[in-house]
Amino acid sequence: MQGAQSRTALANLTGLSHASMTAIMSDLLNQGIVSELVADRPDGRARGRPATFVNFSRGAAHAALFELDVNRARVSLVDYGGVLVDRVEIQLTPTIFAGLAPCKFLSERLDALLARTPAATKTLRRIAISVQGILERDGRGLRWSPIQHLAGASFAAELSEERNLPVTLHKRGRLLAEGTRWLDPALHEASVATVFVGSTVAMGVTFRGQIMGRGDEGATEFGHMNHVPNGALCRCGMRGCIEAYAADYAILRNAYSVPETASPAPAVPAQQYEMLAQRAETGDRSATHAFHLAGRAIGFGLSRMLAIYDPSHVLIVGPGARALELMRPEIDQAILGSLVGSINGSPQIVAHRDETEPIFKGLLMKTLNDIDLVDFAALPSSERAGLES
Amino acid sequence: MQGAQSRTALANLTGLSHASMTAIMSDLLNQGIVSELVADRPDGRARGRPATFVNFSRGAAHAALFELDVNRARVSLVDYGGVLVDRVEIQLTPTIFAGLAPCKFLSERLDALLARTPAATKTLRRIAISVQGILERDGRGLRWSPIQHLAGASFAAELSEERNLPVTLHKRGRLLAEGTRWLDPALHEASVATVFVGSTVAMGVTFRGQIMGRGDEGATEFGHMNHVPNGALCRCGMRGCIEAYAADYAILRNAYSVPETASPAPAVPAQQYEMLAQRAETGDRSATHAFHLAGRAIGFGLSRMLAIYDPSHVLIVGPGARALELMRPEIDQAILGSLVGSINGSPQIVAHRDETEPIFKGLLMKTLNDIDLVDFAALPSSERAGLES
DNA sequence: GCATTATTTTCAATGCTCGAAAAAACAAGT
DNA sequence: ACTTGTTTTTTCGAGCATTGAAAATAATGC
Repeated sequence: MQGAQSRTALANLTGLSHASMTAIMSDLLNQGIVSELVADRPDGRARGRPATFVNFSRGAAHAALFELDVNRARVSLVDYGGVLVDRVEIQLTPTIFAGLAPCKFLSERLDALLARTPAATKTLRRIAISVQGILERDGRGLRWSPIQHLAGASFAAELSEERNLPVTLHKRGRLLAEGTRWLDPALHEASVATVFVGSTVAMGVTFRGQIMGRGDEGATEFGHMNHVPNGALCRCGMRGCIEAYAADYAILRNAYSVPETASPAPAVPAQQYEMLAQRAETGDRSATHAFHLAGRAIGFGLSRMLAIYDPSHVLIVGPGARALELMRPEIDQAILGSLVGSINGSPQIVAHRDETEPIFKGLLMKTLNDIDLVDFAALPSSERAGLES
Repeated sequence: MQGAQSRTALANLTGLSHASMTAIMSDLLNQGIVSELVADRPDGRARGRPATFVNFSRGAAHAALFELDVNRARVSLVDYGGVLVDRVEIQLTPTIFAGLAPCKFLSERLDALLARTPAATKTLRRIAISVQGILERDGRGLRWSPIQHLAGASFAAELSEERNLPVTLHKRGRLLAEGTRWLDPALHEASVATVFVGSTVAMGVTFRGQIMGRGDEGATEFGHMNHVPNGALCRCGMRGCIEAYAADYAILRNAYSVPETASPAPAVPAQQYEMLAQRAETGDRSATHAFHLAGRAIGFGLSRMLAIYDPSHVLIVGPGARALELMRPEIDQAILGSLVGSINGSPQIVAHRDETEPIFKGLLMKTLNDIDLVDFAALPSSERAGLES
């Protein structure tokens, strides 16, 4: 659901009767979870009783959303209506968490935000953090992360203790899947594999609108699926991962014919990646070759995934989406060389430039949903039927 | 649920109250779907009112279950209680369906069974067929199959027309997953990857008790996941599939140093496979090597699957289960060489010798469930709550 | 002011589920 | 034979979400 809707529209949307909708909404109104507003009707129809829209009460709750990336952090304050209230963006250096406890870093940013919007302090209900890496089985800690000095520290638990608020950790790949689900209505109930290609390679998958993936994490380790046994050295320390051929550092390495066993660069500037893509587009042999190797790794990875899971859509997001056309021939070739690819054909693979939007949207929707299901869970279940979908 | 249960036991099992159970059961009794029988109490407790067990009425329906394999066909007549009434087994030659329409073959076997149990003719409600290969998206046809001359023929539709009964096609890998779920109570709600290794390589997966896999099929194409680009020739015509290294014909090919681009043998006798395993166990170098190559292929396949899906159990079934120990070192090595393997460790991989049992059990349970959900679906939904789990 | 139109609410009925109490069916002790 | 204890099963009244149909509401168009 997005934005304000009339009760009638909600009834059609959820399949419930008008009678039920009235009952549910009057409950939610009493609880202050939703509020009414007069509808302005932009459409021609002006006859009949005007609809009164209901929407989530923006002030009912707030959430702080952290997006931690290899070279960037972003903190957003959002309200229960899903509206972005305030946002701060910080460049990160690879060594930042060596000298600064992650919990402290997060706490200070949060204070800065709350200082600018004091009203949100009382209604702040949740803190959610997007991270890259492998989460603990219980989702409370981080086992491994490409963000240096971040894994191991139990910053989520510490922050939760300090603020006396629930703090949740989310794998970025999962949010990618959650976000694309919400951003494009056509994908909301589809089976989608969303592949991030950039500083890392990650994938989130949905099956008929449900987030899937390794266990509870709800994401895959696609970037660290083996591509070539004993192959190129990956940032994770293993060899032959897809990421070690398709991430920005791998393309850099291959474009300059650095041995593939050389240590990966800790971070690759965006303009350098862009320059390599341009060189490849203008025919530079070694740059082209690097992108071909990347396409081949992604293609075989997708082909292997297709043996297990059959998405209706494949989305490539992130900086690598810009270079999809450079990689596409190799991707297609790898997929068509497999049984399922040859029989069912290659799935539609489309690029979607901006990756920050789906990650933020995913984090937002997941967190609002958590507020509904966990924090407001005292209500009987039926009253939540209208909130979903 | 298995077999007869008292109402009290069912109430505990389903979480419903005794009152609801009485209401539901009296409905089902009236409809003739379940029947009562006096309980013999083998346990010590002899006090109190004796329980009257309820069970599915065996005579309420019958189903014919076909299991089609590369070299064998099996037809079973089962009743609504899940009891095997009659069974016929037929050896198949690779050319049988070249001269005989599959529909005719199935029809004649079914007539033979019904002639011996005429009472089942009236109550026969469903025909279900287990096949190997790739189904059409709608599940009504077969796009490709290792069983020669079977794909393409719309025998399921023809048989359905002829008998005026629903005929369903099931991918064998899916039934494998369904069957293991039912055979071991510990696996019923677990996340399991069941891998068949034998004349082909196939895999069915469950996630928390739900059958998963490529779309509706509910099975994977694990055997045709690429292992080595441009590698050994597979029966499917592609190159480098896992099956082309780990199926019986591949082991035969590698053990005798036949070039891996040589055409796969159409069928490998069981005793020849057994002999190769014995030779490997007694130290024969080329036989050992062949099983090592197979283990490596399966290991990398599992490692790649683990990047996407995270089962709590991995079961190896079929003839290849007998040779698991020959392959295990290579499997473990491949898994531990990946990021998830190194962090989470290798999942428990266990062998389960007999594969016919899970396939039959899966076909049986799926078909009985279809009878409940489709054929008996006129009943209000709540009456079916007790039948599940 | 009155007909028309669309949204929202009211109201009585339905259907599923439950807890508590009662009934049923048997074993064991007296 | 009768009572007591135990366990299963049924009955009964109540609760609750949901529904369809009808009524109420709030606008526009004439």
